[in-house]
Amino acid sequence: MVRAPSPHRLAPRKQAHPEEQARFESFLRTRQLKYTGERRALLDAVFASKHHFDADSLHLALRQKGQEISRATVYRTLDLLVQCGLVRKQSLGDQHAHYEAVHGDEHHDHLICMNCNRIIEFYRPDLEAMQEAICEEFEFKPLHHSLQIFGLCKLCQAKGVDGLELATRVSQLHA
Amino acid sequence: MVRAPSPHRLAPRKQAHPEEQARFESFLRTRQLKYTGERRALLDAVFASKHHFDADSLHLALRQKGQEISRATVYRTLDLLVQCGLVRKQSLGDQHAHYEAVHGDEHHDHLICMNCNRIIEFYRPDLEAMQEAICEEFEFKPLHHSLQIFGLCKLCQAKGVDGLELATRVSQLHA
DNA sequence: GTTGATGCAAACTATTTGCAGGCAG
DNA sequence: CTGCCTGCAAATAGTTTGCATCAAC
Repeated sequence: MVRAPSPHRLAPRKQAHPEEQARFESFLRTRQLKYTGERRALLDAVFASKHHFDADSLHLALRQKGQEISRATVYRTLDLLVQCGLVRKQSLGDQHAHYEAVHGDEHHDHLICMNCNRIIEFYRPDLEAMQEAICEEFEFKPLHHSLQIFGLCKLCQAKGVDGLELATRVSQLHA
Repeated sequence: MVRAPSPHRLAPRKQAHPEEQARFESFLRTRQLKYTGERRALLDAVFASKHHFDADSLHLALRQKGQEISRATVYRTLDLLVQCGLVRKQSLGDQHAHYEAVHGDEHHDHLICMNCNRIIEFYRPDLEAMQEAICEEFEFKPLHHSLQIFGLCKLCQAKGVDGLELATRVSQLHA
């Protein structure tokens, strides 16, 4: 099934994600947990995927790479990765959780197209600052936040998708 | 149980929520749906509750008022109210949906205390404006949005609740 | 009278958990 | 070896749905 890898090419960082792996290992060690093959595979798969994913598609992706890992373990490991701060868990209007790998300290919010389901990520320091200001005003100590804007992306507007038609679905959103 | 109402005082809008009721009725009529006793009771209960609630507590509240309405009907009717725009459905970090009555066109965002679960609502036009600006930049047509800031409220900070202790739970958030 | 609504229980989806055997440290 | 880990299947939680009966128009 798999083409034999060219032995001539330099192995481009064979160790999939060394930094994340190190962080996960140390996280596990401090809790006397074990770095098993399944956990390694999960970590790799998570950091291989560029954007949002859900538990099921991750499970499927692993299976397609020949990694047989049970759903239960997928959930359990995702949980560890979340606790460890390597993964973020979010609700994006669906009835199931979405996850995304955290690269560095980067944070972003989402524009979600209600027609094609495309998710556009953005980060605006001034928006973050304004949120900080609001929290100060309420003497509220923020630890985390989540902003999602639902609507129509440029392409879907061009396609002439009817905003009103979607208006009904807007209110149905579970977010 | 109920004190006899003073007959001298002007009946302060006896019809629980006339505007909302009218809107719901017309919504139903245009779809050839029926305005049943259950739907009326649900509508009343929803607009009686000041803030956020979930399907189950609504069901319970009705039951305690002597209204026996099945869970299925609660869900079905909430759905109608949402479609009709009288109720908003949201995910506030829990695994179940939250709902809130929509009063007029008012919109607000949430500060959610991770210790006592208190929900503080706020509305900031400048924040909304900034979001609009971001959407324009991406040529994205916003139809709806949701901002939740998780953290510690003033009181819980004073109580000396440990932010770090919560840091773990932060990442667990399903939002 | 029609047609849609309700309650019940069963079905479903996403996720969690108990347990017996397996593997990392 | 010891204790954590895994897969499995059963358990949960929240929500949805099929169906026979009932009520609104």
